[in-house]
Amino acid sequence: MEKGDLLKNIGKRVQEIRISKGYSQVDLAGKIKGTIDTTNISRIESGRTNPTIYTLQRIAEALEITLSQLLNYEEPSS
Amino acid sequence: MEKGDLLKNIGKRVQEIRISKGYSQVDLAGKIKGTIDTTNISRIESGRTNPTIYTLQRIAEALEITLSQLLNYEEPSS
DNA sequence: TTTAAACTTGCCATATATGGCATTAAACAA
DNA sequence: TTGTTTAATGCCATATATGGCAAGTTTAAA
Repeated sequence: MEKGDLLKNIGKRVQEIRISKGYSQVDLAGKIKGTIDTTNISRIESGRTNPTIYTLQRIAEALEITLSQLLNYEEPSS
Repeated sequence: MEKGDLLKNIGKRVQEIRISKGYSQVDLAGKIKGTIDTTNISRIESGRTNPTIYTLQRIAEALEITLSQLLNYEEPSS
């Protein structure tokens, strides 16, 4: 898969799950361990940055799913 | 999960799968789309770096598994 | 032992992820 | 309308991921 498509897919998935849980980007940032800027969440959701695995892991944790589930956008989720 | 543990777990998983397929680090680097240095593969396998998702996706592709499968180290793989 | 392959690690340069702030815009409510 | 919330984006500074090379180490085979 192309890099751009990968990043867009992941971004969409983060946004979908965040919204399904009723969180704003500010809410999500507040739930994340350590510090994360809403600017960065916005960049990730729009596929404009290539996040590190640790950043994605903290996002997954805040969304109460596993990293594997967060990245499981290509196949049925179970 | 702590950052250090996360990176070590992912590194071990990459190494396990790479070895199970009979690849050396040089072999793996050669199978990866674009360029990746064996130095970087070594750093990832030992948990000394915090790789970007695109780097991990290219590694997963070269290992013929999905990203989700690569990061699915906490649960049974299928 | 010697030799070679495989891997690690230290260093440097470059690219970029991230934090942080300000601005802009859109959506929505009062 | 005005004010608030939400999100996107441009900019800057810092931290670090990555590529690349060299040197060192480990492993294994001859």
